Amino acid sequence: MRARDLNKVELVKQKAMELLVKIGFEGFTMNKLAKECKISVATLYIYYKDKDDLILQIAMEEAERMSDIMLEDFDPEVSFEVGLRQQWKNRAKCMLENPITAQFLEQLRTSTYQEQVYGTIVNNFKITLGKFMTNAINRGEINPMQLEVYWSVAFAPLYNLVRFHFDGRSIGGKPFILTDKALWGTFELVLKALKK
Amino acid sequence: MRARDLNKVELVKQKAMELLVKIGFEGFTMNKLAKECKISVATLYIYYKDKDDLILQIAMEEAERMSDIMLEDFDPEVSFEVGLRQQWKNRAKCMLENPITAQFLEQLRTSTYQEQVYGTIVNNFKITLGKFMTNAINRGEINPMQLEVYWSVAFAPLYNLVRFHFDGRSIGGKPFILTDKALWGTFELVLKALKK
DNA sequence: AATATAAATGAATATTCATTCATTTATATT
DNA sequence: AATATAAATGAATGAATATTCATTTATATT
Repeated sequence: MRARDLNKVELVKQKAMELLVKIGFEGFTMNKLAKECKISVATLYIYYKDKDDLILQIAMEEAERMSDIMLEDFDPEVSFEVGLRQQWKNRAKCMLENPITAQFLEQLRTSTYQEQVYGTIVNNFKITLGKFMTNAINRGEINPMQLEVYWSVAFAPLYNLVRFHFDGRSIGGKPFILTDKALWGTFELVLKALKK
Repeated sequence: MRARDLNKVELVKQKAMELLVKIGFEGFTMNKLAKECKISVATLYIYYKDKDDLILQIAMEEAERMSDIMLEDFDPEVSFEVGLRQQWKNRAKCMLENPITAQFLEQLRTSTYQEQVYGTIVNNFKITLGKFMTNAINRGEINPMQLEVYWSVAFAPLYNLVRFHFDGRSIGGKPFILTDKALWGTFELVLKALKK
């Protein structure tokens, strides 16, 4: 029995995400992916049933991996400020250390694959974060508000900074680099918005 | 001379955006678009040079139209709070009244078309907003910070709420509707974050 | 070392898709 | 009303693209 080459499987996954981020869904094909990996297209069909399956499986695995990283060292029982700071730390680290995956998952959000990925995997993630927020409200650390409002104020600025960082191109002319100073400066603003 | 049917041209534009939002770049084809419009594919090639041209032209027109709406009644010389409030009003109205266009333009952001659209059209928009922010800093209404930080805190929460609204699916189980209460409640939080 | 088994492949195949073409149709101008 | 002109069309055409297949290759097990 010949064993499947796990390095090759991993290569396919990496190159698939890279290619999708680089040329978008509108340009992505199985043949291009095979060429990029320097393997036969047929091999892709040993690993995956078809193109949809390839994209979906990779998306699921990566979404799960990323949400695990984002929950590392996170305890929904800690104080609001400590917990939120930990979340910013985890999420920034996670996205900056996994730029391709982060951009790939971002891209999925406006595709037909979104539903299946976000519907299943990200649930545990949502539950933990929901508990954290409910705690903060019950303890009177923040004012009661809808989860969506909270989420939008607490995290959207972070995701947006990361996007600026990846895009390179920014509002002014010069490329934007997300420094620790900018990241934690923004965090303080967000904290000010949410704390009573 | 037979005149071009302008209703048909408009129909093509609408259906193109609808279809792209519905089935993503990965599923969008010229034949599907023609069928959706109940016209011949060949007609599409009278209006547009090719598929890329179709997507790009529609994107450019809509991006310009939307950014005009967002600058209506906006004066970069007014106070920070008044100006920011006006921006939230304009942008929320614009996106909620043009849901398809808003989602279509959002989708472009992670495609290869992004660069051309955002590079050219949105410039005037950026200049006006840049001036507004510089004014606010010079007057001492907000602390000096990078444009990207400012933008991320000032607007990312709004865009995120709108996205929740469009997605229907939210963090909890029940669909999220962006009410005036949620919108302006969030605005107050953002204001608190940015004001000295 | 021989065997069996699945991996991996290069070259098809079949399908989908973008684009074109030969005609027909509508209408503005005369 | 006749003419000219571009719009609009249905049916191709050819190029991409997804997927399969007949072989070959590597390796775990015997």
